[in-house]
Amino acid sequence: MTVKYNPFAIEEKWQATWNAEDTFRVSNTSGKPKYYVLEMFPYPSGKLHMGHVRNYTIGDVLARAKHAQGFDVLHPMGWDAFGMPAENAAIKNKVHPKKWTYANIDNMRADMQRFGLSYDWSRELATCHPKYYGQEQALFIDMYNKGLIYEKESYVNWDPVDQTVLANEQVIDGKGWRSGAAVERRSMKQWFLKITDYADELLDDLQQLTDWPERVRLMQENWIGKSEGLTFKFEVDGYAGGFEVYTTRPDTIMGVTFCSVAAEHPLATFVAQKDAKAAAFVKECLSLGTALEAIETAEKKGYDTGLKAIHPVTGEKVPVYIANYVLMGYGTGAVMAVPAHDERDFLFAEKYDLGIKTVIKSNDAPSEGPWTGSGTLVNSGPFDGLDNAAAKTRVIDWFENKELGKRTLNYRLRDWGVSRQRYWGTPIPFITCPSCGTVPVPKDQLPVELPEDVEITGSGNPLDKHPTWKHTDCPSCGKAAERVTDTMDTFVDSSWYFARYTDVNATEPLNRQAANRWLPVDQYIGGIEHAILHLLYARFFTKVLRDLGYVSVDEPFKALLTQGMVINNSYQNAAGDYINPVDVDLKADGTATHIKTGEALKVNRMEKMSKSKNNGVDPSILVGRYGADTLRLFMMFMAPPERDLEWSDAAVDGAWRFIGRLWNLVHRAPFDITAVSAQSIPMAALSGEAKTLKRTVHKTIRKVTDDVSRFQFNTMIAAVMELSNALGSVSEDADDATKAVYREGVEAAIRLLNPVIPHVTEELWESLGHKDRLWATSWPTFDADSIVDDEITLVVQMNGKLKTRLTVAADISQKDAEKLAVDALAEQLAGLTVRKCIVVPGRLVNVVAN
RNA sequence: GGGUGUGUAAUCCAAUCGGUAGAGAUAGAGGACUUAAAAUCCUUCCAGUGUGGGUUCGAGUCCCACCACACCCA
Repeated sequence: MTVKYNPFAIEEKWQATWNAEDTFRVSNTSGKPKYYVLEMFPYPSGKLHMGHVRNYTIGDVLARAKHAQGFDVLHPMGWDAFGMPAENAAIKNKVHPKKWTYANIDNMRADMQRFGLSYDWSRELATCHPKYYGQEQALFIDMYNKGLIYEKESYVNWDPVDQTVLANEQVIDGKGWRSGAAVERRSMKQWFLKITDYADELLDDLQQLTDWPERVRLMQENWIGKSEGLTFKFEVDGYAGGFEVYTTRPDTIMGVTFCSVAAEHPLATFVAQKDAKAAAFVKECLSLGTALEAIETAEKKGYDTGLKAIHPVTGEKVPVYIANYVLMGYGTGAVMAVPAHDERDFLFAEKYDLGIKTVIKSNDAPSEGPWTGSGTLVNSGPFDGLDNAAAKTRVIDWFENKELGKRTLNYRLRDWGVSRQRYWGTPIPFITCPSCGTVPVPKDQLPVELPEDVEITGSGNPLDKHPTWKHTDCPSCGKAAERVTDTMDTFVDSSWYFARYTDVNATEPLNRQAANRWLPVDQYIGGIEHAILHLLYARFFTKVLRDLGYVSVDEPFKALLTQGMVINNSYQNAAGDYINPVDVDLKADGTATHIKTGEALKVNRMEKMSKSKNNGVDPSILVGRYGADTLRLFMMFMAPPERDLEWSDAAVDGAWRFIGRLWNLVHRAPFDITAVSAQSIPMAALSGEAKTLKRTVHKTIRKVTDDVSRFQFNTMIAAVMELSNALGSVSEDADDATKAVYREGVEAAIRLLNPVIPHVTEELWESLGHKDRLWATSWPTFDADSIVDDEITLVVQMNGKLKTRLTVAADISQKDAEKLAVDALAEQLAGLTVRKCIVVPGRLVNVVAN
């Protein structure tokens, strides 16, 4: 038997078999315990990249291992298929978003299938399919009926040339990405989801998520940003009604030297009506767009309105500015400014030469600049001498007693604006009627389907421009009415897909029975970049689904694994062009040349594989060269899942070589392995080489089982490599017992690695003469008898320093161990007094002497 | 500026409860096989754990400070 390892034939054979035998289909009814493994579904960009492969391989190893361990495993895959790239492709290449998207899905599905991923493809879903988004619309109406959805005027980036709303990432340097026209902030009616109703629960339930990375929970906590503060009013001379402010630093109230309002604030509008300069400044602020990043990095600017606000405690009059850094959407759109104790206020005050009044004194405070730390109140009239933490409460109490203000819980989290003025998304299922107002589309008329005959030009809203689509009749009065032409944020689509997998054909949003059988997801796996928005929205939707009676769980994802990035060097030629790693010859000394031209290349540091750096390695090229198993093994072996993975061609070769060695353990065994009995021989009947080998086999099973449960796939593979090295030293003249243990060991290695390299292990299993499928066999177990050592190495230390090692019986008593150690150190202990001996059973003796 | 994480051999990584610093791999060196090379196999080399303190019989592991890098927030 000297068949050569040919991954391509083997992988094709088993993928076809799994397909034909419908191996990975899982039913919704079974007596076995359930386990739901989910990898974040991809946007169908058309090509699988290395990051995807890593993500899906981690999930697949887990899914296959859990299946072997006796679980009914739900392991689905689908497509986050709505979104801008399809429309951009339509503009650029005149291809319909639907056609483009489905072609991409077909490509990527084929790519995935070449990796042998154990998905139940009967549960595949695409968010752009009416079967999916129709149910999303039904859910949307449910939420509306529960009072969780409302319409509100809100600001958007408006491109005046293309007459279209732009996403923040489409605004480049304040200009539209396509037209180049200066973008304006414009108010429009938008749809919002009341996620803030769930802010407290979203915050509190983070406590339950003990199997989530701490940093993700922290990020969510900060994002929700719950704070306690004070809301109060400034009266203004010559402006009726004054304005409200919210502050988290009521302790600095006496340090207020001016106030600032947002450009959209009514006070700003009021001033701008009579003051042309103010109007111009407001316009300038609005031209910043809505991107937070742009607002925060822009130079802080203000305009003195000439109005004076009256300090509620001192009665002092302070100037009121319109400022570009105050946001209408946060708090009340107006802030009190305390330059002595706030970074931004300080810069602003310096620029416009405004007063700075220190009210908190600390020994640590620097002599220059604002002090934002803790300290004692000074110059604060009735509050002087208080510690600033205590002062917060006292100031709030003071305001409440005088009925001048109130204690307010504030959240950084805002309601979720879901309106998008574009084509390729889920249509918001509402109708606007001149007499009835906004009315939901009756559920029996769902889905509200996207029209196919649209022209995507990048100008205007395609649904709004469509000649007939929006014209319909009002479901309540029957008169002519118009459909809402907004579509939903694609984050809505990905906020409940994990629940839909449990029954993709349900005629309601969810099949309650199926959803409750499978949810929550036991292990969710994806990139850290979704740590905030996607995961928060999915948690929000789960709570809403619960309150609508669809599911009974509070949280969607029991455990979360955030995998690291796949990183690689990038290479540049003298002209500065990035050269793809496939065209680079990287030498052992770290220098690189272009394979075709021989030109020397600059080697840049390791960073995330990306289009812009052209440092991505195309997985399909690698599969074509080595097969899927090698690539899977490499990815699992090179780094633990949560760490970044450095690409290395040499290490891919190493993975290939190991599979070759494993192959040879069967096909070039020192004797005919198929002639050896597969019967396991008890430890007591073994001696010498066979006994030692059997111990290694069973210790490996124990270690691998433990490593898999900890997601330590790299050390799990190392353990099997160690076993394989041990098996490799068995010679052809071994006795029968050793031969039998050899076979036992080879089978263990194959079975333990099956989740990682499923094709080749299934093939080897068959080569060994097994008629069943390795997929259908259960996970190997170790027997306790077989891992007991006869002898151990006892480390002897003197005063904590290693002196010698002794080989002793494994069951040596503490007393005997101590005695042996002291005897072994006799020479060195001469003239010293032994103070004490510390014995760690089975490991070491430390003799303390002086 | 704040928070989180990482830092161990030439390189990627192990060391699970504070107890022998090395499991595994890559690269290098030497050898076997070969006319030769590739492939394969065997042997071998390589660190006191970012820096400085502390706790302890004993610290890669715990504590404090600092440095570098990464990510998140501002």
